[in-house]
Amino acid sequence: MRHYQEEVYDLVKSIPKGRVSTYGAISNFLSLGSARMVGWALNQLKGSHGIPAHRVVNSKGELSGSLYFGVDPGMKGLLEKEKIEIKDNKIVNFKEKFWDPSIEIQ
DNA sequence: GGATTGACGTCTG
DNA sequence: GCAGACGCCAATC
Repeated sequence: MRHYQEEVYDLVKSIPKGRVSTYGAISNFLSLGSARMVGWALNQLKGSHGIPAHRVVNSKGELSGSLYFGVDPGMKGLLEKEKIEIKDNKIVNFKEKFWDPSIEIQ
């Protein structure tokens, strides 16, 4: 433990503001082999590490781990702050907000 | 050291 | 399109 997390963190931090990514895209890009690894890495953040984990959602574009961000800012609130519209705990126009690391990385 | 769980994903029915 | 099952790797119980 110590390597794949770093890659995940760096990638998440590399997500542009106003954009979101998915566990599947990250796991695929990092060749982790399992989207759960991404979830694990983010779970170890425990809520504060400077990692905008709120920009990472599942393949359905829904805020799966919104409960882990704490009630103060709220994952939804953070995303709305990024000009990302949230509807029923899901990202509106998710397809447009989606940021693919393997394509738009640079 | 085996069994369970976990911010997920994909396939099949 | 929705529901259930399997897979996947790592950490925890």
